[in-house]
Amino acid sequence: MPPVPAKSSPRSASTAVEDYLERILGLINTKGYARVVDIAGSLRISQASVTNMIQRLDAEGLLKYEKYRGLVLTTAGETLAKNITRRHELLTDFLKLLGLDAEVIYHDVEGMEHHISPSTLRAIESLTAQLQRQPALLARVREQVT
Amino acid sequence: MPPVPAKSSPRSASTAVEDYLERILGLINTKGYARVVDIAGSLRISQASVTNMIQRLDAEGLLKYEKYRGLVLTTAGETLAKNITRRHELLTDFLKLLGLDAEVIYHDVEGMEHHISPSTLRAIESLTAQLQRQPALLARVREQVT
DNA sequence: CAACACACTTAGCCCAGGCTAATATTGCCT
DNA sequence: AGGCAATATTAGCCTGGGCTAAGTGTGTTG
Ligand SMILES: [Mn+2]
Ligand SMILES: [Mn+2]
Ligand SMILES: [Mn+2]
Ligand SMILES: [Mn+2]
Repeated sequence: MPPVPAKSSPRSASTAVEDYLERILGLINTKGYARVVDIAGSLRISQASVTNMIQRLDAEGLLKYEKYRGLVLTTAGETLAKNITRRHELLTDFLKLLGLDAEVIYHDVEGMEHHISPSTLRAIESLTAQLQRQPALLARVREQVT
Repeated sequence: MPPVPAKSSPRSASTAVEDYLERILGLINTKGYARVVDIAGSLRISQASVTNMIQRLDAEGLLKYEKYRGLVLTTAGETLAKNITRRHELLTDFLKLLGLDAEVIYHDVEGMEHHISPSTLRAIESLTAQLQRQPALLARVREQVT
């Protein structure tokens, strides 16, 4: 058991930031916009906290915000948002294949998605594709799970 | 995209608590004991922070601590420690199968391990066993990854 | 048995990311 | 236009989990 590696550069975005961006993009894609009240309701966080975070994301250049008016993602913000969304979707597809319960999948994915490196993502992506051709193998897995 | 589910009961242990317990058990298993200075060095955290956390874990009944003397895990603490260790090992085995780099595996596992429900654990366990019988499939996955 | 190094604890601080209560702005409806 | 409900912001607070600096124990060794 080697020691934890020295922590490198502060890593891209915190899990909170990723969760906000993911929600904001989701809201924009389904309603056309993302207001403070929508984000708060959707994330089950107080409006005050959302306002706070939005101002931070604006300061960090991930979105453009005009007080009382609304927000749009910047290119940087949209890139991050699409990125976390991909991780979420891919993990969900993978766990669905294993026959897990939807609530369990959601819970686990919402946590795991923040810790998947690009190469791990590619590996699971590839594995998912391969597994789709293996119904017998999947059946055996699902049997164990239930 | 449904809203985040209402947060249920505060869930067992925080990721920090799990990481401490995992390390403590690891140290006990390899050196026979876990002192503040060992935990701090191994986790790359200051001794002061370790003392602090250890006192919390004592208060929560996860270990018994005597100031300046040492600590032992309680049954509850040992159970949690073995549990997180199992998740760590299983995830590591799984990702190894996919041909990922050891550092990447360590990094990702260290984060993901805190977000794996029991049923997801069983599913990945079963999948890992099945995949071991599928060298051709694994070869195709590894090809994509590298 | 004294002194010193090392281990440990305490005190006081910081930041992320939540919260509530109070206040401000908007926009719609009469 | 004026008023009201909904929305948003600000102020002030809290907890978890880090940190450093300063002080306290302990055990080895001359
Ligand atoms: Mn998430
Ligand atoms: Mn997600
Ligand atoms: Mn961990
Ligand atoms: Mn671990």
